[in-house]
Amino acid sequence: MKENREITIYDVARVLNLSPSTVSRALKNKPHVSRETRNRITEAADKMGYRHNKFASNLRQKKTQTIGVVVPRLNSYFMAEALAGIEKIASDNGYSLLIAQSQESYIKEQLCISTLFNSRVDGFLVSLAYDSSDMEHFNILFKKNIPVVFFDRVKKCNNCVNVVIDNYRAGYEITTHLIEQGCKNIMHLGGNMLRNVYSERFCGYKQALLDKNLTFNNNFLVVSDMTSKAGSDFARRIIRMKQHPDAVFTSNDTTAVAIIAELENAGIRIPEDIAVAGFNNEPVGRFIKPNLTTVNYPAREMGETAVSMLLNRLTNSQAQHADTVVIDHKIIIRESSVRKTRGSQTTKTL
Amino acid sequence: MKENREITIYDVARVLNLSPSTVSRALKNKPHVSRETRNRITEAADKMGYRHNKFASNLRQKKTQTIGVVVPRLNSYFMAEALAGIEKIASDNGYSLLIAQSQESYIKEQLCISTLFNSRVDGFLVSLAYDSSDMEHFNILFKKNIPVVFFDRVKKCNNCVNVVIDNYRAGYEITTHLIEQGCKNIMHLGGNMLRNVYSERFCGYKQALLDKNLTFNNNFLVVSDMTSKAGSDFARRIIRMKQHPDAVFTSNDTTAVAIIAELENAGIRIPEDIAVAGFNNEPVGRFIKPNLTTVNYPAREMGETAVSMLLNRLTNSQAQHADTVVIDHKIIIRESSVRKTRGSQTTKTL
DNA sequence: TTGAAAGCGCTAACAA
DNA sequence: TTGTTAGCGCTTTCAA
Repeated sequence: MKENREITIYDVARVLNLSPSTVSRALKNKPHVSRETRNRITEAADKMGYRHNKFASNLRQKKTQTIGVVVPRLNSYFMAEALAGIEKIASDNGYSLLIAQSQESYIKEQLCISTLFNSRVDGFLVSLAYDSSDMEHFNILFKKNIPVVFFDRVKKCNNCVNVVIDNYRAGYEITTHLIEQGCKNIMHLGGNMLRNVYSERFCGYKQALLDKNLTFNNNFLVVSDMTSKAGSDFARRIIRMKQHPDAVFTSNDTTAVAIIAELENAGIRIPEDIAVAGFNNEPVGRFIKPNLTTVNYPAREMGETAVSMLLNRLTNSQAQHADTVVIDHKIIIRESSVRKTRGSQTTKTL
Repeated sequence: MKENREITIYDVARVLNLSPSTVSRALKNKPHVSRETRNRITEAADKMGYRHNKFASNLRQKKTQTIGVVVPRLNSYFMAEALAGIEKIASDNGYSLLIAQSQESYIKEQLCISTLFNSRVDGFLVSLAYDSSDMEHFNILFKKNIPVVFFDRVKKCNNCVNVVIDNYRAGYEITTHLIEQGCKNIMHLGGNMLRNVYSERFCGYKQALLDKNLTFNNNFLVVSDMTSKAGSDFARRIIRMKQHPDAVFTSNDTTAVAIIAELENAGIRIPEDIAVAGFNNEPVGRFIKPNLTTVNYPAREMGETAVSMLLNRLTNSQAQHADTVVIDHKIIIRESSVRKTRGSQTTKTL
């Protein structure tokens, strides 16, 4: 079957003895077209199988009504939720989404940015890759004044908006909670400290220790890639320790769940021997035993906020814009961190 | 800050005293440009901040190097995995992804299709909405000979490819497993029977019962929207029953997990009182207690296969194409369905 | 190897 | 209210 030639507004115009401009106006619901002509046009267009050509239109208008989204990975609970929110709001506002994943790689991230840049997306929504060290690949965007909103994994930079939660406070609060449960040797599993989410959670954790007059020991911090495997490895490392910690705060739930499974496997009781707290509030935390103490990370809301900020900037470029939006978080205390016998357990030798 | 005018190949050409065509050829790595000119051009383009204009190019070539993806929801484990696979392969092959979600609604699905159609995507990857009843909205695509590959939630139609697992067999096998564990009254929680995934799993389940000379009772089937809440509701319904079933086979893990939680909450033991089997092999199933028996649903692989089929068709439109690709599934037997005392338990009154 | 020129389909400024 | 016209930036055919 041959692809038949596409119908254009010229074809419609010719059939109706009108000019292309009138047809364009009618089809775009612009004013200055009589009701009758408009009806004739839409009807004929329909009948003839006309379809709008977005490229020609984009080319002409130098706008694409498209947002470029660059994220480290598509397959995480957080990102799936955030994207769902982003897509909803974008499409409600007549925007399409071009989505690319950097696969946690700086190099790939540069590539994604440049591809979407060439695709002339109107604006960018970005969560940084695991190891993105500098921001130079964004300069082409800044130079052309293309708005960029970062969310989740952000970095401050000129004239772009960050959407985050207060990771520092969240880390501080959840660590304080562990301390209040009587824990004194609290280890932390984190990710690359280049990333705000990991470094701030860590700083909050550390400060909480200091504020309660607990010493922070460098051995308490383990940096990993925060995969399920990293969680298991971390747990095995604990199991091998002569003196194991009495609590663990880890920067995501994926690792938290793996840690719990591995520790219990080794006969360590949670939370009696080791209390565990995660981060993100993924659904799995509600279903495992013991239920996981964690921090609610409003994924969908962050996505929605980020895209709203972007749209606002796109449609209303004069307006004053906040440079950082902080969304509320919430500590969710469940079984995995609540000591039945308060304050009685401390360090213990396996 | 004003947006400065974009640099075009004309600008580059003027500066170098060349013609736009030569510049175009050089930038696109086409033949018939001397090495020296090519170098001069790429260098100048770089220096001048030239960026390729995809629209102009698309307009001219009538190709977009873009794939349209229409899925019911972005925020599910399955879809996140599938999309990750799709994006990877697409971008490796120089294709971009325009992604839209139908939000499980037929109406919205029609809208998505038509928007992406106007965006002139080269081909479509589609998983159908929960309640999509007919396929008429795809006719515009078929008419223009735009290739469509369905995955997961599919429907047979002319000249388009389906990527699935053998849902019937999977349902059959897992039900047989439950029967072999001594279960005789097996209830099924399913989704809209318009969707292949739900109807086929159900049919497999039913046939397994019949083949083992167990009667299928209409009350055994409950149709729901397969959310976590639907799982809880279903469990509560069981709890209220005079004579509760001795097993449950449900068509996804989200509901399975909710069912287990709710049943255990009511003092029902899993699997001793009621065995539970889910579908999809989501990570949560490995971490809950008891571990969840389920069917491995190769999400990423399905996505990868679907996009590969599409790319193959896009680049090689003459070739013969399979109309259905069936990916291997696997029953994963875990604690939630394994009776310690084989065959001894049957129906039981609460 | 390079250039000239037409045209992809649409929109917007201006004219009628 | 409708029409004329130019041009968005690129690619490609044909000619040099």
